Amino acid sequence: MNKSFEGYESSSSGKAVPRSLQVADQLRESILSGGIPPGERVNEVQLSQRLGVSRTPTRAALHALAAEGLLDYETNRGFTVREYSPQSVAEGYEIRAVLEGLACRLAAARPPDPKVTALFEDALALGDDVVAGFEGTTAQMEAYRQSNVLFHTAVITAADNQMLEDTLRLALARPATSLRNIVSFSQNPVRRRHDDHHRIYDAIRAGDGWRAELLMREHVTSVKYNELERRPAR
Amino acid sequence: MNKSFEGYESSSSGKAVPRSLQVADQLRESILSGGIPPGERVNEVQLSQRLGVSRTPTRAALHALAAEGLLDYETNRGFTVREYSPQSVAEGYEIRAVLEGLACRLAAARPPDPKVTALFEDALALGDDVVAGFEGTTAQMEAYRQSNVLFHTAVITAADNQMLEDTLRLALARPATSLRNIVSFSQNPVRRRHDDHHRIYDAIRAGDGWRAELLMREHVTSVKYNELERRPAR
DNA sequence: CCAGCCTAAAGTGCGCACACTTTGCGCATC
DNA sequence: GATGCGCAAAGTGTGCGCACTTTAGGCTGG
Repeated sequence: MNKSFEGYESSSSGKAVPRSLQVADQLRESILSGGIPPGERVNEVQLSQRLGVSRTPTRAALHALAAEGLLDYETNRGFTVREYSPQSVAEGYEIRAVLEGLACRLAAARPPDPKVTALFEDALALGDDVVAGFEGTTAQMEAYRQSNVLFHTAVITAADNQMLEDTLRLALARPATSLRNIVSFSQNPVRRRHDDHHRIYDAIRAGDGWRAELLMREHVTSVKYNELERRPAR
Repeated sequence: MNKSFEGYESSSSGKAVPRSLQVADQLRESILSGGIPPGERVNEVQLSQRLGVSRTPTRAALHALAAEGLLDYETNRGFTVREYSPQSVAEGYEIRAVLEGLACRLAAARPPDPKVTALFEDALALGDDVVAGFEGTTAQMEAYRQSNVLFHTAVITAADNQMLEDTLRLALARPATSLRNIVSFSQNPVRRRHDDHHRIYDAIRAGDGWRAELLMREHVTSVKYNELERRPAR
C-alpha cells in the first residue's frame, strides 16, 4: 500500500508501479480535489478507458478506495463517491484533533530519536523562514503549506505506531480534512499556527505529553472553526 | 463446483452477495481470529482454490483488506498478513480510547433520539441481567460480550457521524483490539465495566460531553492495562 | 566447499470474454 | 395521459490465459 501521507508515488523510483496503484492514486486525487463530485457513480468501463487501462486494475483500485471509505459500494450497482455532510467535515477535524493529540502524547513518551528530531527541526526551520517575511505570496503560501505537512508528518513519525499511522492516514484522506488544506493565509493566523508548532515540539521534547496533547487538540480544533467560518453553510 | 453447494439464497435480503465480499469476510475472519499467522504470505491461487472461487474476486478482496490495513502489499510479491507488535496492540487501545471518547462527547451534544435511546437501554438491560446473577458460565460470558458490543455500537450510532464510524470500524477491526475481545471475566471487573457503561450513558443523556468523554477514555484504557497484564511480554 | 550464475517453476499483473443484473425507453393497455 | 410491461442496452461479476517478475534450486567455476 502507498505509505505516504501526501505522497506522490513517483514512477522514477525504478520500481514498476502497478497500474492498480496508479489508478487508485489518480482516483483518490480526483476525489479529494473535488474533480469527481460526491454522489456521482463511478463507471468502471469509462474510468478504465479514460486512464488507458483495462477493467482489472481499475476494479482493484475501486475496491481499495471503497475500503478506505472514499467510495460507497453496492452489489451489482458499482461504486459512488461518498458524500460527507458539512457537519461531517467539521467532525473530521475533531477526529484529527484527538488522534494527532494522541500522537503527540505518545511522541512525548518516547526517548528522543535523532532522525525524528531532524524531521521536526527541518519542518520548523522552514516555517521560521516563511513566517519571518510573510507577505502572502503564492510561493510563501506553498512553502507554509509544505512546512505544515512536514510538521504534522513528523508528529506521526515520532509517535512511531503503525496502527495510529494507518488510522490517521484514513482520517486525513478526506475531502477538506487534508493536511494540505490550509484555511487561512492571513499573517496572524499563520504566525499563530507556526507558534503552536513550536510549542508542541517543545512539549514533546520536554516529555510533557499532557501539554503536547492539549496543544495539538486546540491547534487542530482551531482550524475547524476557521473552516466553518469560511464556508458557513455550503 | 461453481454454484454447487450454495444452499441459502442469502436468507435475510434475497440479494446475491458477490464472491469478492464473501472472500473478504472470510479472510478478515481468518486473520482476526489468528487462523492465518501474522507475517504469512497470502497466496492468491491457493486462497482461491481453498475458497472455491477464481482469482478475480480474491484479488478484489485482498486489495480491500490491504486498504483496511489488515494486509501489507508489495508490488509483484503479493500480500502478507500485517504484524502488530504488542506495543502496537496496546496503542490500539489508546486509539479506541480517544475515538470512543470523542464519540461520547459528540453523542452528548446531540438531541436525544428515541431509536438511539432504545439501543442504549437494550444494551444496558442485557448487561443488567447478566451482572445480576453472574457466575462466569459460558452462556453468561457470551451474553456479556454481546451486551458490550451492543453498548459500544450504540455509542457510535449515537455520535451519528459517518467519518467517525469509518475510522472506528477500522480501529476496531484489528486482532486483539476488537470489541469482542473481553479480557477479564471475573466478577468484579465485569461489574465495574458494566457500571462504567451506566455512568457513560447517564453522562450522555445529561448532555455532559466532558464527563462522558473522560469516562469512556478511562473505560477503554483500563482494558488496555488488563490486556497488558494478561499477556506480559510475548 | 563456497559463491555466483542460470534456469525453471511459482506467483503476480492484467487484458479479455461471457454470464448475470440493473437501467432506461418505447409501446401497449387502461 | 398515466401506468405498467418487456426488451434491449449498459454495467457489473467472475473465470481464464498469457506476459512479466520473483524465487528457489542446481550447476559450474574458483
